[in-house]
Amino acid sequence: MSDLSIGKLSRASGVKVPTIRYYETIGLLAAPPRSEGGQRRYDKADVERLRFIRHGRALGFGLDDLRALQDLSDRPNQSCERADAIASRQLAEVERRIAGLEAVRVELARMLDHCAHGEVDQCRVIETLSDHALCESDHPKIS
Amino acid sequence: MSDLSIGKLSRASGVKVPTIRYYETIGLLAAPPRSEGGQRRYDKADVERLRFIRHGRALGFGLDDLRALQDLSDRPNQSCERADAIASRQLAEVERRIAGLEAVRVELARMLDHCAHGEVDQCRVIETLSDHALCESDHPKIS
DNA sequence: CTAATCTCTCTAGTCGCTAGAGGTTCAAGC
DNA sequence: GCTTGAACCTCTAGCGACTAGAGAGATTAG
Repeated sequence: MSDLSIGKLSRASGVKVPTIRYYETIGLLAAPPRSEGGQRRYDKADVERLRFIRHGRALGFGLDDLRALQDLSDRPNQSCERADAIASRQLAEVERRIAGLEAVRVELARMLDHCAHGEVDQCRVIETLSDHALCESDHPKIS
Repeated sequence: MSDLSIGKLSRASGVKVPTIRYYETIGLLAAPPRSEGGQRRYDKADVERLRFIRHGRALGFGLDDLRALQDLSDRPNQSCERADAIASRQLAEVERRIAGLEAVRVELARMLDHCAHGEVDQCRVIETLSDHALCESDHPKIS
């Protein structure tokens, strides 16, 4: 079908050229046929595949999850239990991260709010960092 | 003063041993004196410094920011404008991330909610990933 | 046909660690 | 004082998901 260079595929999918090549090296995108001169030639199915990946990345899925989800999507007569499980895990992870960031946001805001904008030795920002006891709540590791 | 081995410093500060050595290699923590046998010997000020770093890391500051904040904290007669600016930037960044993750959370939840738990070819999870047009809103890059 | 733009491979860098190998030093118990 | 086992040392490599750049070859519009 339609013969796409890697640059056209990039523009059609929104995935950058080096990233496409990277996906090929790690086996997330199959190696396409080459032109006589050795350049990669893609078709429309590759555009779809990359859009799938891009959307999944935007939702925070890791490349391993996306590999699994793509496998599922390629063989459609299976139960979607696995897909559900992967997405649920991801949702839980996102909620965990939001909670962590929310705690961090509160502390940063409080820190800035209490700062008298004077000299460093009375700066609440530095002070708070120096002494965790000044925090109202524990905040988990950010990630 | 009190002579701490790297292991004791680690337990006192909550920062892992290899991480302490890593901080030394990148110049975030000054290289301490050594014992006759060549082992690192720390003092209580190092415990404080590492706690400062650990707390900053928990708030999502990068190591470069922490270097700058530590410099400020070491010379206390300056205006805390710089510290404020760094913390404000961090707060903005955290808010940006929360907003992004919130959009992602909504879409993941909607995706899972609409899934009929049947076969993959009707799976809303896979379907949504394949077709960004099914999303209600744009979601920015996760990070 | 030429010139500009793509594309190729390869290596190395990003961030903030973490893991492991293979060897040395320290400190506690006897 | 000696033994033993834990802790310490350096060095290299790896993680995830790319990104950047060098230097060379391919393609395409005019």
